[in-house]
Amino acid sequence: MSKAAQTRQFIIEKASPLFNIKGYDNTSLSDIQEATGLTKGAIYGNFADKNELVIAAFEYNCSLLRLTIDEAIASTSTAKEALLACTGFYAKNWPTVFKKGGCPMMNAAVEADDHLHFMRDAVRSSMKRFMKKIQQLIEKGQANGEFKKNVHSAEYAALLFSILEGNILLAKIMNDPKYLKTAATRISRMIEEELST
Amino acid sequence: MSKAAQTRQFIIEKASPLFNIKGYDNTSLSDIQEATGLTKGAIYGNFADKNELVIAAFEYNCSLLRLTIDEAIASTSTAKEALLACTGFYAKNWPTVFKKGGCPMMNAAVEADDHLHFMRDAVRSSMKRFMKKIQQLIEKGQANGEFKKNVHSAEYAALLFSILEGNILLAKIMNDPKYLKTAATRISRMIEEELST
DNA sequence: TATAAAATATACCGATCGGTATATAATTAG
DNA sequence: CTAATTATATACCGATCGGTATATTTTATA
Repeated sequence: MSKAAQTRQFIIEKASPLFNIKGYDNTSLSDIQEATGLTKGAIYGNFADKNELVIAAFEYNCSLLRLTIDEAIASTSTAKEALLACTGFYAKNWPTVFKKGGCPMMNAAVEADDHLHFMRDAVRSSMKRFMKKIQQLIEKGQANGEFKKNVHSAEYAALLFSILEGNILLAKIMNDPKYLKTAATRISRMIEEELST
Repeated sequence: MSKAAQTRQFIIEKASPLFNIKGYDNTSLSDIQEATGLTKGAIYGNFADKNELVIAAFEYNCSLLRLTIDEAIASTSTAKEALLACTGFYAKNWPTVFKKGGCPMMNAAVEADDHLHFMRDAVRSSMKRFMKKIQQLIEKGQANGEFKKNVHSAEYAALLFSILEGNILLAKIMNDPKYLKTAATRISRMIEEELST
């Protein structure tokens, strides 16, 4: 990796938590200078403008989330366990996630809708990818006989995702993880009663 | 109402949709000047600072929402109908709500968590008030025998609220109301299978 | 090790932000 | 109708924003 590529990655890694905590718009170039110890020269030498860095940081935040969830899934054997690991991730890791600013997709979605329209597509893609992962876990269970086959996997994945996101919103603003426990309990129940054969 | 009080109200009414659509931080004083046709003199003569206007506008946005939902509830007779009217509001009025920037509580919550910390308490209060309304509808049904008494009304209200919010998030960023239909269907089912006697 | 090239730092730019002091206009009270 | 008061407009302020041109340093090459 070239020096520039290293610096680029370094900037992304230092800036991405800032963006998720303070907001993408509200995080300024000077914030990033402070967090990286670099100057504008280094930043603008590696990114055309702030928007490019915003997108890169958002993608990085999402990739970190995926990585952690994939790890949790990897240590499961059944589709049901995998689905629970995926949907229970936030409840289980709340203190960490909370400190890091919550769900990057939700945070970015609100800003993208408000005024950072250039990142809309990126947010949509990440959300779709996340839901697709849930969907595939459902379909895996349907294929191996764990889950009922009459459930619309994509629709059901979206439903689970939205329950998760809604409770993250509540848990974060109220600073109370009890909402995530409610979500986890609800999703467990849905898997048990509606999905499992 | 004095002239100043009229102007104050006028500013709130003109600024509040801007705040909900563009974001509270991203909406500038000059945006508000343009929307009201007034100058800074009139604005700062009626509000100590932008934060005070932000709070007032947020409260106004929430009060408008409550008003519309209360109307929908008023034309129902049973607790079940009222609950459906309340939770189905977004699905039913999506085009309007979407054009007005979506759910004011969610929008404000993300900004309050990010950097507009001064509006956190206001957002929390509004959310609690909204959930309380749902809770009371559940309790009304429990009192008159429509609903089972073994359901924890407050917890269940929070769950319904979070399902709603999660799907609003999805519907808005994806620009697709199908998610709200899913939410409405799901909530109907929950009322039917878990609440109704 | 000298030199070309790449990477980073520095100093600056115009635009816009929220906010304020003051002048002007509109309203109200005597 | 006039004077006092209230309400609004105007002109300005310092701070900060994202961004850029250029100088300097670091890195890689010969």
